[in-house]
Amino acid sequence: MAVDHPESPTPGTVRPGGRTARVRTAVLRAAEDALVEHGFAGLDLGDIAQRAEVGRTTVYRRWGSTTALVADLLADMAEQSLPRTHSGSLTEDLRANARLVRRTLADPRQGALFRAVIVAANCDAGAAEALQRFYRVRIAEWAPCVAEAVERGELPADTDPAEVVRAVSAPLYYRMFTTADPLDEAAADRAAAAAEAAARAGAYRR
Amino acid sequence: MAVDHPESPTPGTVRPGGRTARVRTAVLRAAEDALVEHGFAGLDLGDIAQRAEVGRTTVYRRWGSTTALVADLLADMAEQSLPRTHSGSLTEDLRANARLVRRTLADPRQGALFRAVIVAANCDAGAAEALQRFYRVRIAEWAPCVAEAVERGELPADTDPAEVVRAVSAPLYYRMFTTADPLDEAAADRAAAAAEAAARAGAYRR
DNA sequence: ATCCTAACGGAATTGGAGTCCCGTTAAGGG
DNA sequence: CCCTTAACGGGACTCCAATTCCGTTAGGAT
Repeated sequence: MAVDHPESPTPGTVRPGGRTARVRTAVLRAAEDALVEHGFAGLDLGDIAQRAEVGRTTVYRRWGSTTALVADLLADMAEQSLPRTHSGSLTEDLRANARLVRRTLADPRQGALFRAVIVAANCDAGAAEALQRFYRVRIAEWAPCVAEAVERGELPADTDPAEVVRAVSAPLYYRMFTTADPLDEAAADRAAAAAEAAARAGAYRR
Repeated sequence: MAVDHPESPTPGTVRPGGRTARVRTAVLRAAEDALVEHGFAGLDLGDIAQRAEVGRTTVYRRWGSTTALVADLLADMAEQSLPRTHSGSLTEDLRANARLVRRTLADPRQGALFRAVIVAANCDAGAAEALQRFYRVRIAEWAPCVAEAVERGELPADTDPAEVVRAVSAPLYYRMFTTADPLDEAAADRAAAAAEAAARAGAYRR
């Protein structure tokens, strides 16, 4: 008897053995599916628990809220970053990045997931921080393409590589949020060309 | 007695007199306040009814859901479109537009409102359509700046004016959603300069 | 191999958002 | 000015997600 178990600091951190890890991945997968199907607003922790074949209580205990669960999912997603291209041409690399982003957002599953995750980030500070971390990782992966172009003398010396990479994604996200137009490859190529032209003109100098 | 009142088609459309109009504006104001304070996720129709000093039933009857209420709010916001500038210079007009967008998103109240409204659009088809309409109005207001620049020969003849205006806003929205950095005036000016450079280079030709 | 306890799971409880009922108020036409 | 009825309002009810309780299972240390 002694003391009545006063809750461990954070469940899953003290004994992260087989079962605990199994539960975490099962729940994250289930959360992903649920987000894709119902979006963030329609998220129900009980439903996720069922999909993961895990007790409702477990989900509530380990994550507590839908936003905390999404934040954890984002941390997980950040670890699976896609490798950048190394074409040696700024034009090609930016276009490859734009097309990758376009494909991701246009894909029914991934697109829905990204929308849901961005919505979650706007509902909770923890999820927002996780989302920022995610994009920092993504941008850092591709920034070297631009940095190398700067070294080759293709772009002004004080060009901010991260800003150029963000400039490629920005119009695609903006389009997804504010219009109903499909995100086609032409839009991706336009985004890449625009970012490159602006960079060459020195619009992204620090 | 005769028939038992079988619900009017849409409340507020048959007798849009003083009281009905008063209720609508009071509820829309209250919804705006609630969105700014709690965001879309924390929206409660009961709370809005109290703020508006209106019966809960009225809000549920006339709007039914939080997303429908936000859609109506967006329709209301679209009517108060801000007039564009007429400086005669593409550079100046784009910068003025960028600064206006920046000021709107950086303002604690307006910024929170825009985030909330975009979140709502990602949770409901009706709200999404209302949001698209809103941006169509906004873009159409500023597109003539670019169209005039095309006529003056400053930009390629087949430049898509709306696309250029969207290119100004896109980086500002992207930054708001994916980073924690403050939206300063330098970011606005950079967005305007980048859009202009890309447009001059012909990146936005149809 | 055994024990201790972190972590899990089923079931009952609760709390509040959304709905319904029915009486009241005030547009708007005559 | 009066009448009809669209629209509003308070309060009771329903239903389901969030929480709590307590017994069970299994990681991992000795």
